[in-house]
Amino acid sequence: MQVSLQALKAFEAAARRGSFKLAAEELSLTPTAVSHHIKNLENRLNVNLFHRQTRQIVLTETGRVLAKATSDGFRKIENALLEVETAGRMVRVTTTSSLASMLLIPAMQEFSQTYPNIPVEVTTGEAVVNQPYIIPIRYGDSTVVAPNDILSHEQFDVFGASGMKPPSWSTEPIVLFTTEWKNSTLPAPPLAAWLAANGLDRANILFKKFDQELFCIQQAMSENSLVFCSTILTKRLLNANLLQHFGTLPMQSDLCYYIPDKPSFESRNTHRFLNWLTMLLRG
Amino acid sequence: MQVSLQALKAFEAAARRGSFKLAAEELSLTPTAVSHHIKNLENRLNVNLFHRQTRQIVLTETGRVLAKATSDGFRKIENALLEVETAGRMVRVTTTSSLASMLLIPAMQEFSQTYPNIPVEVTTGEAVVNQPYIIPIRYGDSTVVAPNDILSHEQFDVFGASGMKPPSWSTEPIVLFTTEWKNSTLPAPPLAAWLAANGLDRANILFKKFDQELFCIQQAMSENSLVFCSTILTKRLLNANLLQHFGTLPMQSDLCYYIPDKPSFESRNTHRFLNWLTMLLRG
DNA sequence: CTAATAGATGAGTAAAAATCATCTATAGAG
DNA sequence: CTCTATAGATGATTTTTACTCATCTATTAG
Repeated sequence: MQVSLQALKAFEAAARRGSFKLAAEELSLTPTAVSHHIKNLENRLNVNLFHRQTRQIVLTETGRVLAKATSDGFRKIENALLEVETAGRMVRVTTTSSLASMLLIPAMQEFSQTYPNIPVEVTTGEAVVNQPYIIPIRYGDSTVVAPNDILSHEQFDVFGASGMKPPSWSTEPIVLFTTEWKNSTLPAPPLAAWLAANGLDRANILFKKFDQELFCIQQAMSENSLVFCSTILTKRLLNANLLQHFGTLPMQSDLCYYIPDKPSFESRNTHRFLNWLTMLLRG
Repeated sequence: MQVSLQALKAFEAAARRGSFKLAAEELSLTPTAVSHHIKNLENRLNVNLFHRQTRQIVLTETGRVLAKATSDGFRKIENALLEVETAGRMVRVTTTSSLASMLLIPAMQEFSQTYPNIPVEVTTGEAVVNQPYIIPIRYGDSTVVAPNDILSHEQFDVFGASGMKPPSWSTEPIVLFTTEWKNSTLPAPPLAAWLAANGLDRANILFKKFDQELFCIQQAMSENSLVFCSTILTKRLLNANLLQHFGTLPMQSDLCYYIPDKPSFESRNTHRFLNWLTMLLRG
């Protein structure tokens, strides 16, 4: 079919607006351009698409048929373009409340300084999961997740509220906050391995549990006690001297942050974000 | 959206064919042009649409979304274009078997000589009625039909087989074929009015009836007798000396040929055909 | 009767799309 | 393991298309 798509676009607008002038405005063209386009179209198709009345145009039957199809067709294409364009422009990410509040949201201003033109939307909670183009950063079992999907493997260690004196692991009873996931398929934090690696006994440790690391950390800070949690979450609090580390050995875990079907996120801004995020989690 | 429709067309073809080369062939372009288009598109949308592997391209997730929408959208538009284009190129007409066989089909070669590039399809019978873009030439009541839809008002008269001697209306019994429509809403041929206008008496006329004028004419010719029918149908037979006229006065009827919603047929070839047809019926 | 408006038309210009020549990477043939 | 053929990428150039400007027409509103 040797008809120009631009001409069809002009026709579609003119049909919809009922005026070459308005169509021209909509398309940022002169009415002359629209007039030419529609004349070409009519000559190519050998059919009149509009009845020309003075200062107004009225679709012919045939014009109406074509207008319906072009309107529907272009709308379909434009909706997809809008979707893809939004996906290409914005980065939308959802993750656990712990990662979001302890690391991602606080670090976002650094990302925005590097890429001021990439809008990022961070959400937590289940509601947004599986919406298209939203990047889910999940916390999971690295032995189960596809290697390409993994952002970082997590280490665990013990941290204490700032100002508390180093714990005497053997002499007095110690309170330690640890996490017990609601989701039982998730590997447990490597507490036993960490104790063994640091030559410690669980005998005089009082364990207190929450189902989110975030709460453990917050509680330890407010009760001036200790927390066993993944090292990445404490990074900023350590830097800010709101938490301290007592020289214990960190323990590698089976837990990791990952993005399901990570290679399927194709937007360039998403790539930039994920590169930055990987550095953030690993570095 | 500042993306070129041509680029989308190229993308659509490339996505569908899975190759820039094949897309280029399909669009009568060079692969270079397709490559440029898709690069532009990807840059504008800020998203990769294809994974480039050696000598082959694979749609990304996002590419797949866009490919679906563009394919559907362009297909919709192209189907309508094809329909409109066919309607603009061909003239398709359906009418009564009498008009078709006695006048329209025999006259078609004259039309085709004048307009050798306009293909015309003439059909009769109910099957094709109301298909889109088929022009129905109907025979109906001129007092009911919209004036703009009327092609010609019909006169009726008596004609005889060639070679028969002029009838002696009063002395001997005469056989006259007349039409009695199956469709009772149609005005009857103005037989009584014609008899009155010609000062004749129906007493010694033997009326034989068919439901189509075509059969009346054929029967009169084969039985060497008379037929009372619309004048337009006999025009060609008179010219060919296969029928003769005995100087009787024609009688105007309420019957007319018309096209329902005639102004809605907008194709230029249809206009040419209808102008010609109107001359044919009236002249 | 005049001014203003929507559109039509033809000529000239600007912008886009297409090509050409040249490269790259690699799969398959020998 | 080289050599050739192939799909695509890239940059410069040309061709084609789309757009605008100036001018015109036919009406309608004032």
